Amino acid sequence: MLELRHLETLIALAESGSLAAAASRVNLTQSALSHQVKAIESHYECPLFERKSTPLRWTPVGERLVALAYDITRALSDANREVARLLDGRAGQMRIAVECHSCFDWLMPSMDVFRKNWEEVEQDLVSGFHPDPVDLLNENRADVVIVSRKQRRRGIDFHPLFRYRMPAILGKKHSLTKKKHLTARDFTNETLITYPIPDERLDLVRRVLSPAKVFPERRTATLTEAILQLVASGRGVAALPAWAIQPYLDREYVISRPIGKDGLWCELYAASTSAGSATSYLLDFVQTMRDVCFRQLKGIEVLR
Amino acid sequence: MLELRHLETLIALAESGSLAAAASRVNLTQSALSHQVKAIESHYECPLFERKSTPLRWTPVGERLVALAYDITRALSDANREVARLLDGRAGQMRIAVECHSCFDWLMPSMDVFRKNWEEVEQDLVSGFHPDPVDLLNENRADVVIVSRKQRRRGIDFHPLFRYRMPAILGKKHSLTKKKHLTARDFTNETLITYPIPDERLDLVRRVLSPAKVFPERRTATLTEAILQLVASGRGVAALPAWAIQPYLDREYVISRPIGKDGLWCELYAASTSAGSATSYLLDFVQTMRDVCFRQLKGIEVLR
DNA sequence: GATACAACTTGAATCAATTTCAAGATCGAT
DNA sequence: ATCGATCTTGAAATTGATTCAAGTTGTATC
Repeated sequence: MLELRHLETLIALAESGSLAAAASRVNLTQSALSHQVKAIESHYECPLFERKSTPLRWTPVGERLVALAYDITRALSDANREVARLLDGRAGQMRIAVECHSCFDWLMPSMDVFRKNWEEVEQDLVSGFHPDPVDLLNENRADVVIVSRKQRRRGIDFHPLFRYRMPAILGKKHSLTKKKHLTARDFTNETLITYPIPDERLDLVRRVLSPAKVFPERRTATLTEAILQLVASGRGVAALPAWAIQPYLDREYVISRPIGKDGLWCELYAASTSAGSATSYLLDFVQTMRDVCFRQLKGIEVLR
Repeated sequence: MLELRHLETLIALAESGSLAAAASRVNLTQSALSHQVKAIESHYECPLFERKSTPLRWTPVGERLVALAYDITRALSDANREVARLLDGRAGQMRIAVECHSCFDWLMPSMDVFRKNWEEVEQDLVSGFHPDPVDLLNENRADVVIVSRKQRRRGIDFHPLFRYRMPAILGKKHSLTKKKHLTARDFTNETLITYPIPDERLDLVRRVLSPAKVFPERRTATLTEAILQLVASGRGVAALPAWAIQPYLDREYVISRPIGKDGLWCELYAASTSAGSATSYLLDFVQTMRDVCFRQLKGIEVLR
């Protein structure tokens, strides 16, 4: 019989386009997914999709079952939300602070979804910069903060969102484009363009350059587009989330290269007070962000 | 996490009104259901229903989850049907023959449901009496026959529908009402009123009276109502399906008594040719009959 | 055309989780 | 007060899903 886990697999498959990717998304091995798919196929006695094509090409039956999967997960999450409301009332507020500019790309759509589901919860974006945004939680000036690092702080919970690749971004004619991947030393004589935030929150600096004692020239810009423009015109290099610059890479406006042999992987967490973690709409918002991101950002991975 | 099996359990619970009854309906022990319910309740951290009341009294959360269960099973069976149509076309016919008159009670609603789901399949009721209705299948004059006995016939499949109690029916003042249950010998000096069908298809005669060499006076009537009327007016006794006469028992128009210590249990099967069993709409019709019956007939049990 | 690599498949072994079993608790009815 | 029916509970047993490790297939590269 078809089970919920099969439906989750189908969705992961539909959204990630390969067995391997879907497997990591649902925290299983490819093998497990292969078994699952085979089970479904032998239950319906027909194939679900063509294997050798990316993205997957679904058969009509496969398509119908993917649709079913979406229907059912929607019904499930609606019910869970309603139960949550039944159990702990509906009102409340949701003040969101972000540390990272490009996050707005997916934060806005997430907030839209959330607004539909929790009309009574008042939403707000806490703007401006803060030396340590997590303090906003303790000061009760925000309810959720999106941060790139899990800390050990009492009374604060960090809900994992996802991990993503942060490649170096180079102008099309930059000499470093010849290399397959970059190392800290490659940055020595470059101008590094970053957002205007403290070094300890810039993963490239904190995790790669500082440990290697490399301190390139620096320059800042507030908007992702501005950084890209500077890079494209050869006035420096940068490191940006892969998901934030995919369209520019597709158009070959700039070139990306992995930082380090395995690439630089960064993480994103939603921080809240422990009290906040007990309110169901906050947890639902975290889940909504995950859902939206996995649906619309390519190449991100689950984080625990 | 909530699983499909939990939802099936919730539906069985909602429709049967007790853990024990629901358990037999989903082919599990009460214990298993108890564990399941406890698991759901501890997941949502709230009770689903009050235990000591029949029918179960649901909490708002329980109610919402039952609604979810119906939503999801509907989505599932819609999808399964559509997949079936995708795989083996849509046209066909469905000629139904019944051996037992009272079956129309649930056969009509089942046919209504089926008609909605398979518009292209032409429905027909094969009327009239036949010495052996299963022959209608081989002669290709019917596609499904509802029968009370599983036989060993090559090329014919018997799909179990349900089992049910067949109590004896007595007039309100009949002296046998003093007994807790009746035995074959109690029928010796009675007039037995039956449908006008061969003895080997009357479970009471075949399984109870004949083995005990008891041959009471006989009388026949075609309609259930006619039989009831005769019984009520003291002109004989009968044995009828519990589900068929529930309203008359509730109104105390007649009295029922179990036949034998454990009561007489009868069975109902849908017979089809093996070829027929391969068409998806026929199997769907069988499932529809089961669903409709378990939803609307009280006191019936699963049959394998 | 050989080789390597990536993605997927397969069967056996492991491990987790659900079911059953057996005993005990609770409630109503006689 | 006792019986019977219904449900609960914890531990054992069973089921079945996942992992592991090896094999297959297809694609790219030299």
